[in-house]
Amino acid sequence: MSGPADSIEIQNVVASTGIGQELDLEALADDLPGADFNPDNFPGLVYRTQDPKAAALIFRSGKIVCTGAKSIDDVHDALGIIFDKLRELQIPVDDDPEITVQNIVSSADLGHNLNLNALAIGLGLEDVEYEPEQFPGLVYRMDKPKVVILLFGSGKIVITGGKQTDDAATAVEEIVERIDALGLLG
Amino acid sequence: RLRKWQERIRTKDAGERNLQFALSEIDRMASALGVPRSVREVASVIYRRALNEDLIRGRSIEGVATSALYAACRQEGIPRSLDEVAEVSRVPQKEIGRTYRYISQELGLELKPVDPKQFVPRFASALELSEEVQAKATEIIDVSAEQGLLSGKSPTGFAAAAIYAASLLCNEKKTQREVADVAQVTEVTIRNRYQEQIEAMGFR
DNA sequence: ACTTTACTTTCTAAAGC
DNA sequence: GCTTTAAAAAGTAAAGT
Repeated sequence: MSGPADSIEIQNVVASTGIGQELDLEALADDLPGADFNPDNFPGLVYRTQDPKAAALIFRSGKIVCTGAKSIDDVHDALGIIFDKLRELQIPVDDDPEITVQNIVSSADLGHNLNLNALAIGLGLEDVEYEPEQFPGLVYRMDKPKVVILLFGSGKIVITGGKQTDDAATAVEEIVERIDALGLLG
Repeated sequence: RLRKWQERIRTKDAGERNLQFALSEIDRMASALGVPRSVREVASVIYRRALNEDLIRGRSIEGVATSALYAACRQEGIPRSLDEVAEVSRVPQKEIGRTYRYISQELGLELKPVDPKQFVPRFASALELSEEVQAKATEIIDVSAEQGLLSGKSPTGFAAAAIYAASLLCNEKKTQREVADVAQVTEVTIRNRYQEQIEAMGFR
């Protein structure tokens, strides 16, 4: 039984954490090979890990944003690598910094083409943004779970804004139900 | 007392001047776009509503005025593309689109997606094409939209391709470049939409 | 005409203007 | 509001071969 729920793939996880220690980013930029730091453009230092592939924004306050990871485990692994690197540089890092998942971006396939014009009216113009002159996807804001879904003519969708692992699955279940109720699911 | 009173007059005057500026800008842009007076009036109403609902805070007067005009054109069924509106505005296209989405949402305009057919009369007459070509282009749009080809596609590109196809079918051929110029899309887009539409019509 | 690169949209945290 | 980072979707566009 392969349905839309089985096609869900996490594409990006954004998380935040902090080492509980102020940082000298100028010095860190010199000591961390591959670090990008342009304080004129952005206050954060950018550091990328290769395995798992992720990008971290490190701030003077010691707070860190990790993005680009493909799973929550990868977020922990990537941040673990960064914590170790900082410790190697004699920077005190909290023992087990709390890591908060802020956003999960997933993709899925409904398995049928969608008539976005009909869907815009059916789902309710007040909850929908569909401006094909600007972007080919229909933007649907869902309250429960609180996520934003981008729907495309191909039936492929993107779910973003979720913080729980199962938000995407719940959202897919819900959107399929609503589209089906409108008789717009192939 | 007197100071507070003068301040009130000053803000009232400033607000009045801003409103007059916005309305004159709507008028200027509407003229440049060649839209009828009724559309300018609808745009003015939308702008005043945005003003009353305090939607202008944090946004430029010109941006809201331009978006109000863009929305009014759509509401009156004679849409202009964001490209066309941006050409007569001093506000960048990206900001017009963003502001339009915001005021549209806040005022509950609930405008339906732009119908490509609404561009046909204007584009076709700019190309001096006959009523027959216009009717054919309209038919092509209806048939291909019915088959689900419209989802996600730009309305101007969709209309341009249908007009190009219709001009060929009616022996009043216009080049892809000529159609692309009036619709402000690229030849590549016309080519891509044209192929799909011809197939949907059962030609080929 | 073909490919490659890049920009449009959504989300989210971070510090500061 | 902006700045930066990542990722997917599909359309559009421009540059280079």
